[in-house]
Amino acid sequence: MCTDRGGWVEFFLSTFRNRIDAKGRVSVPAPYRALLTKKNAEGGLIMGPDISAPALVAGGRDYLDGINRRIDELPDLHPEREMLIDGLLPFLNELSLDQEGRVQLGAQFLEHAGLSAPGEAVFVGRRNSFQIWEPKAWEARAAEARAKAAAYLRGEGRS
Amino acid sequence: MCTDRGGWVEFFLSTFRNRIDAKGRVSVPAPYRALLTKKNAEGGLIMGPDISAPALVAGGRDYLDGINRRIDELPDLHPEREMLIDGLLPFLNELSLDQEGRVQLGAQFLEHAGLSAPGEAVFVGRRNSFQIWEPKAWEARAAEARAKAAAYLRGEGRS
DNA sequence: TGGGGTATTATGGGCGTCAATGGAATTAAG
DNA sequence: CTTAATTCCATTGACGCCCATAATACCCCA
Repeated sequence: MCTDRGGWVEFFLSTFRNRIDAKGRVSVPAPYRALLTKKNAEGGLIMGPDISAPALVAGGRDYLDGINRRIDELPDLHPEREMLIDGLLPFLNELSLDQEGRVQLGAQFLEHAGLSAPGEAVFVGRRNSFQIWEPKAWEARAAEARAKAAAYLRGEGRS
Repeated sequence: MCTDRGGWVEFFLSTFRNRIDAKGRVSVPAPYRALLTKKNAEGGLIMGPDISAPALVAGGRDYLDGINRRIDELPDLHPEREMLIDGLLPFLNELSLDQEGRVQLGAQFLEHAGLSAPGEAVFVGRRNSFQIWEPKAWEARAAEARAKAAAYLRGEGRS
């Protein structure tokens, strides 16, 4: 594999399984860290629960901008705008890595993703963001996604 | 490598649960304080009851501008404009923190948000403002907001 | 091509700092 | 003079920082 750091470090790819220690800390896979520092320089990193899956999402400024764009489609003080804000922003945290490259997962995050400390977590690369899953939950999700993606690419419609 | 602590916090995010002492004082979460001093330099800080929720709102000049934008949609002397002004502006106070970074919540504010002293309060980050909620009330609001936000983002529920 | 050496990563635990909180002291007000 | 409000100080407890170790991957050289 290409040892040249900075080659494929353009997207979050592959999956990694790491250990969560008793304090709720997990090492972010080294390949992701390089990309994270790059994204951090572009305006910070955030992390939050995935709104439609039992997983956590981490991304850079581009991820946050996507959320802000949806909010700004609606006028100030509009009920739906307030709903979007309340449903998303309060659950986002600034993502900060300790000196060893670990994230600290709070109780709320652990619960949302069905994770436990101590325990294990799977990092899933998703291009310009990555997710953190409970291993078994990811296994199920991965199997489903692979099957459906294959069917879609064969030209079959979705259900 | 670590994400420069206290640095990029450009928005109010996350939630924090703090204690209200017998005198009605609450510590503003440290991450918010940094942002508040920055916003204070840009034109002052305000705080008041939320008009559409049992909570308190605090924000900087940009938050006030959002309200002003909404008011300015209506022509001068228009009855609804007057109504908006009277319903929002008279209840706003200047937000001031004591030396330890605490706000003093008066009886009116406590009552409006259903808070008690001593007791507990939840700080809710909402981008360029934050709210203060009674814990149980926020829990309910959060659950509703998350469900509706998820539905909205799936493309449902455009009203 | 295999083996040993080296560097980087992953993991665990202990220590220190700062934030959060409670109470006392000082000032202002009635 | 009494009462209330604001400022100041002290304690606590959590979180982030730093170390030390273990495991892995990588590289160089025989």
